[in-house]
Amino acid sequence: MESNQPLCCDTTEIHMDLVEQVRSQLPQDEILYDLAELFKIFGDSTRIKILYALLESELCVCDLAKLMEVSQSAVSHQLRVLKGSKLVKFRREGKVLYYSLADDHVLSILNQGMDHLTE
Amino acid sequence: MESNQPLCCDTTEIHMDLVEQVRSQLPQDEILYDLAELFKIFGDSTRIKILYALLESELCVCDLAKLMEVSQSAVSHQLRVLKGSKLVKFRREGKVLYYSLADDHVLSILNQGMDHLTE
DNA sequence: CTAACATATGAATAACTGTTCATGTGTTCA
DNA sequence: TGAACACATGAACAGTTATTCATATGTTAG
Repeated sequence: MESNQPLCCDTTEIHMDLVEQVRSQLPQDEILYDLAELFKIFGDSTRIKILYALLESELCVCDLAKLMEVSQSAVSHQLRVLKGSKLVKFRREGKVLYYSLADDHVLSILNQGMDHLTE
Repeated sequence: MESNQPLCCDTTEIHMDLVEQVRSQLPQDEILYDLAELFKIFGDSTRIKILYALLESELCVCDLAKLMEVSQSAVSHQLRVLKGSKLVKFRREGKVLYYSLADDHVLSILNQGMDHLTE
């Protein structure tokens, strides 16, 4: 039994040159990490719904809360995340904060995702 | 003190008509949920890295493990997820499974994300 | 058939994430 | 100045997720 545990491809080193070549083409780890962080934002249905709503119109926090039937606090927490990634912006009018999409990359990203689903 | 806790916009109902109109434009909840699930896949740096690697070349599991310096098991688990979302496919050659991207939506989605980061 | 090996997978654990609850902040109006 | 309100935020809790470890599966060579 005495397993000397061949971790993976220990003997053959199947495609070591290819591995090196591909490695040299990869974006830096930090960039990949940031990219994952960005997609993580889209990976929550509450946030997706907020984004789709803002695609239609600028809305205030309580509009969003009503629209989505979740608490004001939950919406506010998520808007904070979206703000942090520069996906939404807001303007103040008295007590009310009106949120809107920061740019139209949001739409592009959402559309690409939809394309993959509906084919 | 006796808070009757005005949940949110209780009195004014600021933009109730607008809320209804926006609601009617939103995709179905189930679609939004599926879309979030898809983006969740992209929201992990291990999986992002796998996808970028496969963008360069078809690779076997242990190539990927070496390339990314993670365990074979971790790669295998993630490939399972990617397979489940039809983002990668594979072909068998003897004992070795070669993975590749399922289609070029993957590239489109990654590129849109990159665009948002690098502007 | 059996040993070797590439890969898959189930269980367990640690880290992370989203919501709720309670409360704080900033603005308006009287 | 103080009450009312829209919104933000910190702490806590529950649910989710990625990795590791151990082991199982499926294929090849002898």
